[in-house]
Order: sequence, then C-alpha cells, then structure tokens
Amino acid sequence: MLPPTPNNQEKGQKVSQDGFSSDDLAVPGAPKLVVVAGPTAVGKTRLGIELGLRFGGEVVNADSRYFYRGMDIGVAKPDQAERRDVPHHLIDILDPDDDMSLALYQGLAMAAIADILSRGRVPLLVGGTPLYVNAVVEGWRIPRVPPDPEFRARLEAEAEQIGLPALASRLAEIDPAAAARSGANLRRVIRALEVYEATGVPMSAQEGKGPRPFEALELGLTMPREELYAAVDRRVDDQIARGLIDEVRALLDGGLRSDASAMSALGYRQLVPYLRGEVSLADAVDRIKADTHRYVRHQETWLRRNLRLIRIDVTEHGCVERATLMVAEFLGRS
RNA sequence: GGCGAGGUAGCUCAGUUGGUAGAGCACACGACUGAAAAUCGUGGUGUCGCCGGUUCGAUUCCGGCCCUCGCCA
Repeated sequence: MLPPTPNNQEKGQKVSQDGFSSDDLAVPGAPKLVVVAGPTAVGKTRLGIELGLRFGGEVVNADSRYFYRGMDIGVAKPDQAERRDVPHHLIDILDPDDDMSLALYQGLAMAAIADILSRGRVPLLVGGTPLYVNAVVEGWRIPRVPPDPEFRARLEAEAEQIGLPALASRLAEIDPAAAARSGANLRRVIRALEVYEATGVPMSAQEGKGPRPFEALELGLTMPREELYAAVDRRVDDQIARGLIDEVRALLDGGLRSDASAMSALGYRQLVPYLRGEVSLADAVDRIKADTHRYVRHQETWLRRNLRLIRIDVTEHGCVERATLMVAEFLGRS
C-alpha cells in the first residue's frame, strides 16, 4: 500500500528500475496525507466527507472551481450541511473576478495542511484539478515569476505578426528544454519567455519536483467511460433543473465579465451565449455535456500517468469500504 | 396526389467533369510547472438511401423504388 521505493539509492542515480526518481521520495518522517482524485462527477466530494467523518479528517479543496463565491450549483460544491460535518478548506475564498494560480494555490494548500496537522487532524486533499494536486503532492518547485499581463499581451500581438514558430524558435535559443515541452502551445511558449525575461534564468532550470513533503496515499476514483459520460449528463440536467441558469445570470448581472477566469468554468461559459439569445438552451446544454466529457478525458490522462495512484472503480460493489480500509491501514488505525 | 429540394462519418454538411471520399463538432490518445473546468498536439471511425442498367470501373451517369423537408392540392 505504501509507495514503492527505489531499492537502490546510490548518490547520483536519478532513476530507479521501477521508474521513480529520487525526487519521488518523501522526506524522512513526512506527515501523512490522503489524496482523493479522479474525474468530475465520479464521487470524490462524497468519499472525502465519508473519510473525514470516519477518521477525524478535514478536506483541503483541490478543485480549481471551488474557490469562487457565488458559483455553487454548476461546480457541484458540497453543501453547507456537508461542510459542517467535515471542515473544508480553500472553498469560497475568492470573488469570481479574482484570479488563482498554481503557485498561489500550492502555498495556500501547504498552509492549510500544516494547520490541520498541527491540530492533530488528518488532511484529505480532495479535488479534480490534477495540476494542483500534483504540485502539492510532488512538492513542485515553481518559478517565482508572477504573471505579467502586459508582457503576455505584447507577445500575443507579436505572435500574430511573426507566427508561433518564430516565437518558439526564440525560446529554443534560450531554453531548449522548455521549448521542447511547450510544443505548439502559444501560452506555454509565452510563459517560458516571461520567466526568462523576468529572471534571466531559463524556466527549465527553475522548475522541478520533490522531495515529496508528505507520505501520501493517493486514491484515484474512476468508472467505465460510458457510465461516466452518463453520470455527467445526468448531473448537468440536474444542475439546470436546480437553477444553474439563474446562478449564471446573477453573476453576469453582478458585473462579472464573461471573459473572467472563473467564467471559463464548465456549465457557465456555455450558458452565456444562451443568455444572450444566440443559441437555444438545448444546444447550450449539449455543449456543456460534450465539453465536460472532454474535460473528463483530460483529467484521466493526467491520472493515468500517475504510477502511484490506486485506481478505484466506484461502480464495483464495496468500493467505499475497500477505500476506507486502505486509509485505515495507511493511517495505522483499525 | 402534383411540383420542388434533398438522402455521403455518431451529428451538421462539403465533394467527386466516372478511378470507392473530407471538414467542423462528437469520439480516441497524448502534452502540460504562477490562466489548468484553461491551452495545445496527433488520429477519419463510412454498404456515399435501396434495386437494377450503361461502363474495364458507378458514391458520381440513366431508370425504378423507398424515405425526409418545403410549396400546392
């Protein structure tokens, strides 16, 4: 149940035979962290609460859409009663026109986990944003360069003029590794140039993993693809029935710009054209469903490459009991 | 019933002056370090409505039939 450890830890040996690098080791005596990850609509929130009740745990949100006040129905937040039963952290901490970022999140999550541990409680990292989960669990070093909107706008305009390949080859000169990773993605090319512009040091030299700050038990909930799509579709219909349209209208009436980062949320951005009278409700709802299917695939692509993730098919009988037993064993409880 | 338009990928459609076909979306896979429910890359999955005729060869041309949508009765 514990993460595999390299059986050979000679200095200088980066990668062991089972594929983990020395950066993947937790620091000695690291505190224990339970992680619940998985695609949207699979039941992470519910399992997190059950584990919290059973083991005296507190949930640290790792879902990029739970930060925003006033966005409840479409993002499927736990309700007030559930949050009373088990304390939740990093939910409703931002206004919808605020921005979040990976580095900011990592700091907030580490602080919340430290706080929970200091009170002798069990931290449960629960959420569907794999980037955020990994940054915490794997102890990522993130280049300390805040976004520079002017720089980004300038380079975007430049890309219009000279083309993405020209920008990418400029990056390749100063930071070949970052260029190789950025591929044909304009955003990533610009970010790498931004980091170099601000620090004079290539981005690839400033980022990395580990050591892992926690001894983590990583549970990855999943279910067969067709059933997952059906669950997504049911949930979207349910959200519409429970007033999602009014929620989106209220956000826009409150002055939230439709290009705010929070409005990129599934179920929200697709309803904007409907509220403007540009598409039918049926088309908007179909769009939400299809976009969410794609999101689910994206999440699973991340989870698939996490070799430590213990996959749990939630359609199998007794899966919750099995997960609970694993956590009990991990925590040394019985 | 008459006239007109149309039946091509899961959907909406393009196309082939006759050599068995391609876009968008869906779908599948992948990348990902301060926007991540974001962004980006790769992949065509098909009795070209059915039956017959002409032809070396028909999704394409011809005939018949079926179905859909308009308009008129």
